[in-house]
Amino acid sequence: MAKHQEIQTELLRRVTRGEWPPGASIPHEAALAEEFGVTRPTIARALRGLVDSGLIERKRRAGSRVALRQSAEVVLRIPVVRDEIEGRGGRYDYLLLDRRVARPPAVVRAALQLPATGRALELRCLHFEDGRPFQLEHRWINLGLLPDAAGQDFVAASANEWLVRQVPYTRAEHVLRAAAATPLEAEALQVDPGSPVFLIERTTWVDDEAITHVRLAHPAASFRIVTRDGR
Amino acid sequence: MAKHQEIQTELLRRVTRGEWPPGASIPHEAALAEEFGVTRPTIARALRGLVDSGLIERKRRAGSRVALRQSAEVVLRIPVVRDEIEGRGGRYDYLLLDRRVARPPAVVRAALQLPATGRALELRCLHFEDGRPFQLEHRWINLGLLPDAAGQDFVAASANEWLVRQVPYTRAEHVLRAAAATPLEAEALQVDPGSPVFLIERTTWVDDEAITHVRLAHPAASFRIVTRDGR
DNA sequence: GAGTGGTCTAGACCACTCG
DNA sequence: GAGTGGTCTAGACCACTCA
Repeated sequence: MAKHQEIQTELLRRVTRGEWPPGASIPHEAALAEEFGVTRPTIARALRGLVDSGLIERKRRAGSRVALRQSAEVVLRIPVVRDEIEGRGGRYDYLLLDRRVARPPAVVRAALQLPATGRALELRCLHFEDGRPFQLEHRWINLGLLPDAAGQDFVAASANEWLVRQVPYTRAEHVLRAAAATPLEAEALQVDPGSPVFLIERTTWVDDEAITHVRLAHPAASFRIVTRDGR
Repeated sequence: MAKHQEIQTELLRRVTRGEWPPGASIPHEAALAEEFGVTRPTIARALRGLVDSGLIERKRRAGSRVALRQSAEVVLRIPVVRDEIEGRGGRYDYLLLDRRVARPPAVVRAALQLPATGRALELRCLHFEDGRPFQLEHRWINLGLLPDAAGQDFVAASANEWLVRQVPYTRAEHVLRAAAATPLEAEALQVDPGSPVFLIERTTWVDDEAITHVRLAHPAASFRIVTRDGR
């Protein structure tokens, strides 16, 4: 094992064993370098991983401390519906419900940064797992950025699969929330109106131009997101 | 900005803009070092972040390639309720509802890795924003690992604030989902029974021992999670 | 065998921030 | 002002793996 890795493991052990409790300051780099018989950059590298994972906080002049961790940043996989379903051995089906060019509602217009009179390509489609509705997708595509989208019928392949081949996005924003199913969602997802759904709203941009905004609704009973583990 | 960071950003741009498409091989370290006018360790550091995030794959002798499977991972912050509320200028209040030692249900017992007869400290408390219920917390604390918890009353300070001073966690798992409010949740949160709630279930460990399992329920109407920027 | 990545050293300069 | 972390260089050796 690499030295920096061995040192990181040992430092982690000292923290988890309570040798360095939360809030305690730990020796500075020079002292650790001497203790472990390595140079300072090697110690810095060992500490970097602990800082990135939020276990240790460092400040110039003030030194390094074991963090009092109230919260942490966690990494989530926002699943691609087809991969998710096929990944657990399910049968995936796709159905285009609706496709037209229209004026998006204000919320979507803002997300896509369209003018008040702007129009966009609106798509609704359903994704099935083993024949049961799994996800209702309601998407708006910015035709100003992707005029070719108007020529696609999106019957055989979903918009997402087409989009990823057209433009790599440079930025994405996700909003996760719960809501009561709208009548339209309830019908499509075959759940009772007002029953809970899990919503993922994603907007993607290339540089500062919005490509698409999509609302993904899942029946609450059959959907959850689990964090990938920190290490 | 640090050189390695600038270089990483530029390399990321080349990948996301399609200059280096998935599967393409990218110049080796020595070539990049010459191009950017830095030494090889600096290039290595810039690439390390891209490798860690799964964007690039590297093999000795074979060189570096843009990964074929682009993982759609996003980073988000699981907020700390008090920070979140006070951060947007709201008034935060806290109320302990219930506190006892009990046998947890099977789901929690599994999360805490307790034997069938195991007991744990059970807490229920409410967090308010401007006097309105914002989050219902239902927590189980592993007394085997934290016997001192039995001596805390958790009236003035929430369990979370006490816990972070006791032991730093080394691993956490979060499950995010939507559900219909249980009668108990509906009453505490002052919403209609069956109305949607957003649930965060978190288990934290130190090494391989579970510290605590907590279920945080939010009224759907007043809660959402937004991703921190793409990278 | 040779080319590539993986790592480490020794030294250096700088930036930040606390006292 | 001084102590700490943050970073970079120049060079080196090694490990792995492909041809």
